[in-house]
Amino acid sequence: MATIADVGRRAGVTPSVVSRVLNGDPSLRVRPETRERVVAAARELDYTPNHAARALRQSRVGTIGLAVHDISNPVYAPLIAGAQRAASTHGYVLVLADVPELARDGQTFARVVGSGAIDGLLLLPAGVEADRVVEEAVAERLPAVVVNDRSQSLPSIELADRAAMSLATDHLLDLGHRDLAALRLDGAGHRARHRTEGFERAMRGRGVPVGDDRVIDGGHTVASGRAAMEVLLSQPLPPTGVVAASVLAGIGALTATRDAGLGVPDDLSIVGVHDVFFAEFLTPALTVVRLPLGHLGEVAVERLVAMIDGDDASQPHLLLDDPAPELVLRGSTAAREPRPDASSPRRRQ
Amino acid sequence: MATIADVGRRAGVTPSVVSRVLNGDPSLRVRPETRERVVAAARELDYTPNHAARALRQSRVGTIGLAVHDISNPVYAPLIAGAQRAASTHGYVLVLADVPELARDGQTFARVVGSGAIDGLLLLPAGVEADRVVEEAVAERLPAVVVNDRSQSLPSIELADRAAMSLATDHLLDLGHRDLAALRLDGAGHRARHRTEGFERAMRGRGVPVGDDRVIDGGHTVASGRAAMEVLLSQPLPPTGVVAASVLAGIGALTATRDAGLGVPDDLSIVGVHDVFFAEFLTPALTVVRLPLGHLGEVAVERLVAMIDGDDASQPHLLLDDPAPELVLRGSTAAREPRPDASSPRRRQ
DNA sequence: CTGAAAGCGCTTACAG
DNA sequence: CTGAAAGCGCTTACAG
Repeated sequence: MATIADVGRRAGVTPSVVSRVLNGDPSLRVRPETRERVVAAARELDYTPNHAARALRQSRVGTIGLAVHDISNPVYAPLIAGAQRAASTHGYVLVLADVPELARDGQTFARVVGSGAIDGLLLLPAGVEADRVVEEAVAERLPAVVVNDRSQSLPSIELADRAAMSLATDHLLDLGHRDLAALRLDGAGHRARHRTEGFERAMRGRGVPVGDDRVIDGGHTVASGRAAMEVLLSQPLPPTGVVAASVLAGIGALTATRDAGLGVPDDLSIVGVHDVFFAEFLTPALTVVRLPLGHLGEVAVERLVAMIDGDDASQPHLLLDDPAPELVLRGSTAAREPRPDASSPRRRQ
Repeated sequence: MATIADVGRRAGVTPSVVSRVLNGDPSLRVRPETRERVVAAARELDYTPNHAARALRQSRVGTIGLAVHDISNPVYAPLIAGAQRAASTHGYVLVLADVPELARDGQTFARVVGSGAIDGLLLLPAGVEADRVVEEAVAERLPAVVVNDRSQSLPSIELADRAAMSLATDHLLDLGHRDLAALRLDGAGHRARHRTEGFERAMRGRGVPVGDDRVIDGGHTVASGRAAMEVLLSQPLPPTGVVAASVLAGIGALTATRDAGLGVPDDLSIVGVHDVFFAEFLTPALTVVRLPLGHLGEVAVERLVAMIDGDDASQPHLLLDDPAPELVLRGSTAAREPRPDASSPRRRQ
């Protein structure tokens, strides 16, 4: 690989001049033809600045870490894509890290956080202990932003979780359902709590009572959603509608209902929060409330980049409520008592 | 952040000794108590070696690039997870890069490949032009391995694509189907070709003729699979079984068939290659042939690490056929003429 | 056996 | 206005 010295030799100038020309130093006054010679020499030698040397000199590496619990969780794919896009725009590269692994192995963690290998960290918490470990270890040592939840110790950006859950609940209430259950998110995060509050608020808003045994833990996977739905179906009088705080749990609820020999949406309506690309390929396709995950990823990166650049995080917590949660009508929800007219949405499109 | 000089000062030794103690230099003979003082000082100061400095000195950064076309493609999630696991084991960190972006923006590409920002690159081709651009740019400049396909210019590792497709085809033949169609992968890669060959070979093996219009491009998405299936269904005499080289296309075929008012598997059996975690939640759940994608990710990283360490790639092309392709029986395939006995698999579990 | 010194490739404050 | 020189933090061949 060609170095800056090689370029300088070829162009007949010192390395300083090469560096300044190539980096567009405005305080440099140099003859146009010299400038051209430098640029030409760099091109001819296929010169690329050495990443490590530049990082060492500038104390900035150009990478942003993204700490997630499960890379393959399809729900967060749009968020990761959005973060990637914004990072690229700002000249950063995204590095994926595994939260459980970070929390387990202090060695790895120190290398990531303390070594200057990344300029900042985006953390997607899941409401578990490992998140706290990572949050505390990171605080004061590295620019960091908690994404998709609220944090005590770090700046954070959350989505309109209450509004989303309320929208989903209102949808079922609008369809005439009164006997509703909610599948709560697991974990101890704000996100989990806000989603549940959104359900309760919507119910209260219509003066519909919520039974104690009608808000149960549905987890955030298909399997946990199945299990939760089986509990609801074993109740003396099962609900006629279910609001799932996790779209994956909602899918589990759908398959459990079907396996129990009941019809969706004929016997039970189901709506989930967050869209996932295969929700529309289920039978019936799952009605969901969509939240701007891609936008969240972009905003989070922009905020982190501002922090890296030294712009203070004046606003510690941000609620990203624009664009607003959006109801995506598919086949899993229908009016409680089907009417002869076609106004109730039974099938997508 | 504490530097090696800080640690040396505190322990009363020179930076050289600190470096050697901390890196376990076997050629260093030093009194045990000195060694302990150094270790203690490092711990007290919370010393972490600076990543950039070490990288500059050793010409090795500890990162492996993974170039994919679509991070959110759920089919490759296990591969990425496997690569991540192996990278972590070998002290490397995985950086995701976007092939289309790499190919489009020469600037970005130079920075990634020529700057020493990564020690090696894993490339997952999709059989499109962008792959060739990246492959050529990378050759001779960086240790690189092509994963899940064969390459002319780079070492590569492929899965048993022919065997997988043959297994899927044999499954339908075993069920009594004779009138089969194949949904080909798009793109010009070996993978696409080998899958199609696997279909043709299995058919030939049983002496079953393949109609010219029965091998059509099914692409690698749900949408393209739907479109391809609609073409097959519009044929005068549609097939009774479909082998989809892409599991996503298979899912598209399933929804298209259902939407056309036909029953799966009653009117048409469908089997796909590769599993994807929601294939079992479809109605009916999709029968697939599973290939060891996680293992592929691990093996690819191990091979790349060996190349980075200077071990020559003696074996340019590797066919990873262990463990062998495995048929996962679900509900989308059934005997052509349902018999009264229960031996034909109609429903999962 | 141990420490001083060079050097990885870059940027930039400073002297000429 | 331009160039020489220092220094980012580390590792390691080399002299003592």
